[in-house]
Amino acid sequence: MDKKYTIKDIAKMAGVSKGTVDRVLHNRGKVSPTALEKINEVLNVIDYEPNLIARNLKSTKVYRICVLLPDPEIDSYWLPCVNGIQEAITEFKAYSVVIETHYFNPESTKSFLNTNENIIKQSPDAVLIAPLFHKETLEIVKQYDELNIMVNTFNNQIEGESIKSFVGQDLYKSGRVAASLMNLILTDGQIAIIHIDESLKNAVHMQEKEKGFRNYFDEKKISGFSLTTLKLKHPNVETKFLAFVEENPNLKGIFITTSKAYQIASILSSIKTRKIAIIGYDLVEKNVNFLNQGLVHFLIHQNQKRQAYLGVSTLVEHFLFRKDIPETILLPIDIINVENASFYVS
Amino acid sequence: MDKKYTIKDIAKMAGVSKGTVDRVLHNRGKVSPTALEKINEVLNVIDYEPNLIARNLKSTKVYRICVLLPDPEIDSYWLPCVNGIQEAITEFKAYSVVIETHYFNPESTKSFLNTNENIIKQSPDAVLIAPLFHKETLEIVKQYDELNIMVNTFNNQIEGESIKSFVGQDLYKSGRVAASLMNLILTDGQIAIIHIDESLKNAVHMQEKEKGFRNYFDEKKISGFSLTTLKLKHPNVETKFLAFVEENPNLKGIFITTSKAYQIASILSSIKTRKIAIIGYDLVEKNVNFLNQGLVHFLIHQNQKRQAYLGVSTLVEHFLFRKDIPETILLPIDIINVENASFYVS
DNA sequence: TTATTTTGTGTGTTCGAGCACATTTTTTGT
DNA sequence: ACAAAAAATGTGCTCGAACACACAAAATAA
Repeated sequence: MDKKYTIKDIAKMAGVSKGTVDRVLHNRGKVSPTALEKINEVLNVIDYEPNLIARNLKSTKVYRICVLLPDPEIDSYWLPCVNGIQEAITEFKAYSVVIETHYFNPESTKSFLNTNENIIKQSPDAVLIAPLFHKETLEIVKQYDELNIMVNTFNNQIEGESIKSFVGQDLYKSGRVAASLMNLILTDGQIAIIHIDESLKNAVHMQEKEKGFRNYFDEKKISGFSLTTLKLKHPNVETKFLAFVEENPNLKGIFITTSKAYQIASILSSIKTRKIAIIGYDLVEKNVNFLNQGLVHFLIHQNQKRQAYLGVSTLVEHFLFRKDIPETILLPIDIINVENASFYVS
Repeated sequence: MDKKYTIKDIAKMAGVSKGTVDRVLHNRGKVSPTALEKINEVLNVIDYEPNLIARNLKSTKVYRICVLLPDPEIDSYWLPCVNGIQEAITEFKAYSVVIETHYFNPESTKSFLNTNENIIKQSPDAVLIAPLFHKETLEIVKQYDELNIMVNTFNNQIEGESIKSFVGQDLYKSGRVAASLMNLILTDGQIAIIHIDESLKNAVHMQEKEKGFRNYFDEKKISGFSLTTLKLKHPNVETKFLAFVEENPNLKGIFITTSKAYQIASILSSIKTRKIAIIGYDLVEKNVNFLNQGLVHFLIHQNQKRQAYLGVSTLVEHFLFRKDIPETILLPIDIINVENASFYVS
């Protein structure tokens, strides 16, 4: 039978007191060889699993976890993360965990560093960081390491041996997925890879996607396509893009590496004469609207909500239930079109 | 501050004993209006959340949950479910829950009923059923209702007011998703909708998918396509299918409504002269192999593992944490091609 | 041999909710 | 007015792990 054994059971079986069993289990010394052997004998026979409930009941320690991400009011890309964090808060509200969210300005490394200082003042047990700035992240992680504060990262992967865990997506592969879909929609023609981002802070982010996208076409040796990269920045997006479309009459497809596909779709909707396929990222409302209108063909779902949720929950479960924190959690690259979109928006 | 209040705290604040507070919280009567008001006043001010850990520690009741599904040795479609159930067992092994799996022969209604009898003998607190047989399911659910045993269903949706909760996918919509992908691969020609199933027990299942698939083409008024339905049964699959391909030179695409796409792909791989697109269901190993070879274009992921996991975990969380059981959980219809498949196979 | 560490072992309390039971207060009946 | 019943309230124990502390049994020193 799958009876649950308690420390008391073990003590009785070994003919010692529960205190001695406890000392053996946590090897905090002061146990005679005789007692040790007797207890180990019992432990070898039965399958002891400590009751996590009782363990957590006793400990009065309140674990504090801080999440650091860009202010969703500045970049709405991060809005789903807030929901994911909220979900984790709700799930663990019954336990002695406090989860705090801190925002920084994604345009400012200074804001990033300042917010980190504030977090350190809270002396949390762990932090979950969206590491937008490479160099600054490595610096700050070193600080956390020295203070013995556990660090988890999400959204974009930062190289560095001090970074021990990450939740996110394989961006290179997501570029390849986009390419495979584009190759299905089109048979030939010019394809533009467009990076739209006011702050080019997540350049690596977008480059990885482009690499994957280009690599797919290179590897397959598919002829008939020509790929062009286009970088658009805030005030001139429309004028520059319209000029580009004008200059390239053979443009048949567009791959947008950020969540701003709706900007391009909106501009294109005014040019009824051209039929251009669009593939973008993220199920933000405006993107889904254009998906429903048929102007955007596919969206790749980055599932930020789940990223944030998993980032927090792995930390919480580490403290509460002593679970290991996985080195990398790669979320699937969800392919979204107008038919299945409704199941992903939450 | 976000201090966690205990019953004792409330008692002190309201000037009563913890017993009285307990009676108010669980409204088990015998409380004077005066005390009730005092306690409610306190409860309105503070935000009391009972400590689930302490609650579960006390209760010695062991909840028993039985899962009923077809024997995966007979139909390997169900293998991922076993993993999903195993995942739930691991997650909840620290709690006083026992999760038992029972198999039935999917070809035999008698086996289905017999296994249910066995489950009833175990007098579980809840069951999760894969309700393959419509009529028999309704009967058995009535029995469970009378015995006050909670019932949850997964995989295929059964109509009936006694069925209170379901975890699965919208099959009609998944047919539409398949159609939209087919419409992307092909521009015209004949498309076959193939049902392969030794036992035609899940006919409704497959019909829903076909309906969705056909509806997509009907609704869009796309000309140039002709749809044909083909039913193939075990010993004659190859001969009948080959004859069909022979007779229909314009056949360009095949939609297989079961997880047996690999059977068709395998037969087609011998006919090198014909280029026919295949869309099927489920990430079984053989299907993924043909996906990698480029013979299968898309697979729709039904995510049986997660279906089973969620089916069990909602029940467990209902008992342990008093969470509500959602009426229907519709999992997203994941679109899989060769580029993103690796992220979904577990 | 007796005093004094050192080492080993057992006992008892804590955590918070839940519930049985004891005790007090109020109400009802005569 | 007083007993008896009913209602209201408080007390105390339980669950299992963790750990402090008390105590006992050897080991060493004087």
